[in-house]
Amino acid sequence: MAAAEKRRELAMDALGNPMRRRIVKLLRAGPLPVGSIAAELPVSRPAVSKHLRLLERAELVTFDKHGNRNLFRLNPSGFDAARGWLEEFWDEALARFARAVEDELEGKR
Amino acid sequence: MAAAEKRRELAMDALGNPMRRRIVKLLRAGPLPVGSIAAELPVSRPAVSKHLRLLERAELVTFDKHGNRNLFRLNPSGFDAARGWLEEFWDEALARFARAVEDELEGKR
DNA sequence: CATCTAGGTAACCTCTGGGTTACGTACTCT
DNA sequence: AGAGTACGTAACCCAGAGGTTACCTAGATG
Repeated sequence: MAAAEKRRELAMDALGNPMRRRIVKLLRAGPLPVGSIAAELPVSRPAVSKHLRLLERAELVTFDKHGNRNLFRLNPSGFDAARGWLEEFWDEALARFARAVEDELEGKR
Repeated sequence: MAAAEKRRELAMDALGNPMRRRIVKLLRAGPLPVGSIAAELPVSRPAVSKHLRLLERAELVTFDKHGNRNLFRLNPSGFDAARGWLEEFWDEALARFARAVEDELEGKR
């Protein structure tokens, strides 16, 4: 199904940005409110906010309102998607390579 | 060592672009000259050429001159790097999560 | 209630990444 | 040798990504 493919592309796109990678790295330690994330980074809070929305769409993070704050945490779903892209990609590459080798032998037989 | 980290960042950056992902997907089928790649894509040959240079720096592809043509093929090194990023990332996240759970139990004991 | 804190969003700016065309060069082929 | 092919690179263009400041609302707090 194409939906899975879409999610993988989204995840890869989202992770293809250094600042967003820094954000998710920060979140490894546990859930964080937006402000704390921004405090660790050389960009303003609104910038972080934007990145977080994007990461959310890519299902790489989730958040829940905790009183005043929005607590963001990692969402395994998106990382599975990213890993899925790489693995499917590589499996396919190896399969075709194997087939090529076989065709090669076939030709020489 | 920081060099490995650098390579991973490079690979993730390079794969964070739809057109470059399409290029490497094409290369799964086997080595291809620049022109053939461009023929499959909705962009000009010079554009593809640029992407290929970037992919090469990220060690995602290699090429060798074959007479007139430049034959590009996938380079496992870069893909290992990308996978490395994801895996290290996730392992670390899980480890910290486990530790957090333990601390939690510790506190309740 | 008044104030302070946390954070989303809009409006805006800047710059660079991804694209193009034009051109030069090296190799191939007849 | 001369025409044709494959490619890299330079010069240029421009939309959009990533950043900022300003403002508003919703909870917390005294």
